[in-house]
Amino acid sequence: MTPPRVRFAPSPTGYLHVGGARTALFNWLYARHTGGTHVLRIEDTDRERSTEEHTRIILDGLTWLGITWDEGPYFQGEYAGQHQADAERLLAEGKAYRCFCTREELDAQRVKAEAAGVGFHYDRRCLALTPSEVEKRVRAGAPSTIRFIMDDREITWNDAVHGRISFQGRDLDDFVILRSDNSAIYNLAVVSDDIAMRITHVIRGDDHISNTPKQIALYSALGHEPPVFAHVPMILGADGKKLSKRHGATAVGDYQEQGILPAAMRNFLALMGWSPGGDREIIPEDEMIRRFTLEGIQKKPAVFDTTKLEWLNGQYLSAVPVEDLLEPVKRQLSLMGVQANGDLRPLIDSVKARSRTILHVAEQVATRLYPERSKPDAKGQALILKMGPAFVANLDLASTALKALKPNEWEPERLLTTLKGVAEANNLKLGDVMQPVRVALTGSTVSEPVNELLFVVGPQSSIRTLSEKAQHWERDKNPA
RNA sequence: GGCGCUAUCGUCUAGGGGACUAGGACGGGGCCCUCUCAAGGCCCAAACACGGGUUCGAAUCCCGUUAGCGCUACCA
Repeated sequence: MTPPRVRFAPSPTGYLHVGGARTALFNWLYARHTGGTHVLRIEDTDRERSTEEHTRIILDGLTWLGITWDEGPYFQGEYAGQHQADAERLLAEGKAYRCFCTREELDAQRVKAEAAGVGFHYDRRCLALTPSEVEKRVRAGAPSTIRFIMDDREITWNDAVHGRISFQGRDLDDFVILRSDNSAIYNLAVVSDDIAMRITHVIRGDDHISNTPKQIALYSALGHEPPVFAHVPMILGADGKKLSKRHGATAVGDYQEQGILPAAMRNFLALMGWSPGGDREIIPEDEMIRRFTLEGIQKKPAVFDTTKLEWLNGQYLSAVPVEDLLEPVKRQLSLMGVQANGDLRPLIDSVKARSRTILHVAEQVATRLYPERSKPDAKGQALILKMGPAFVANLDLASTALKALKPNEWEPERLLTTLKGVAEANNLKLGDVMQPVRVALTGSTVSEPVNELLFVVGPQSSIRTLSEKAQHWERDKNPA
């Protein structure tokens, strides 16, 4: 069997939607699993809405996700000649006809049909035109479209995800294939291109199911075997409606900005509507490729759950080597306007286990870089109030003990014993010493273990910040 | 309205006629660990839409109902 050829065919009329990204992912996975070819085709036939900017964003998004293509990007606009030739061939062979009905006439019929509560069907009035009449109108310069003749036969196919699907030809319209400006309508363009590109498997969204019988009819009229179709289910918002702008972030770029790792996004997207079977959740790329099949694709739509995405991202964050996080964190810091000199790796390492996104990591790194800038958050303030004078007193005790440490003694083990010593000597619970230090340094009641925190912040910065804050809070009796 | 697709915990899903007392994961609740929070470990609550068949036996197969979604353009 020859290796499959699949394609991802976005239209550059908007950003790379997560649904589109998942379709691309499935195409890519299928190509890699089977040793086939992944073709990228930009469907830019809608001149009104297509932009180069959108094309670039889509390409960037795919690249970010690690989805590659072996051929293309092709631009559908470049194949207009072939589309037109195919339409005219169908016309010449009597499988299509010229239609002179204007948009206004058609709209009027449609409105009338809807008012009557019946589905609109083109009434084929132009099919009745004699060849000489057609000739006459064309010569007179009357604009016309080309309509494809749908016959009444049943059209069925064996969908790779849904199984057998069938439509009755009589329920389908004689649809337009070529506009009056000689540009192709989507259904013709797709079929024409898929034939030209020798596509064997069409993996695309569920919303194309109703286009499929038309396309199969076109394949047959053009004398080609249709490809295998695999219609993957939609992605929905939390309210069960098709995922859209009002659900919040829907573009892949949004998640990149929110600090999601591409590997996590890819893993999450793969699990939306596909399952390898069994209990696997975190699936490395090579395993994903090895286990991917069209049969494993779910029939029902999936709700996009950002909470689970963030959990997954957190898992990747803890597993990924610090080196891989260095660049994204630096990028984020500069976006935040935070100067970051020196080796960030120890900081990232000490903070990443507690983070769900790169954004969290960067924020915490910034705090450790400049602890003096931190302000107590709500829980930090609550702690200050609760402890009262003990807060500053304990801070002083810790501060004094830490100052006595020699520079070479500033390491996690020694820091821990020092603080434990402070607690014991003053008959305090360890937490009563640790928490004020933590809040002074980070503003938060949550962080890595305090001895590690002190270690990564370093002696000068720690001690300076501790005494500054102690003084500040001493003077200002109501710091919260 | 017509046509089509779909239906397992709140969410993502496992399940392919007996292995189902329906499994896992997120989220929720509890406990352990602990200087805090994550992580990790243990435990709890939580689902086969409904009605008919077929069968000795149905979450699994068939039919219907209901609900949701999609399409119904000289958009893609």
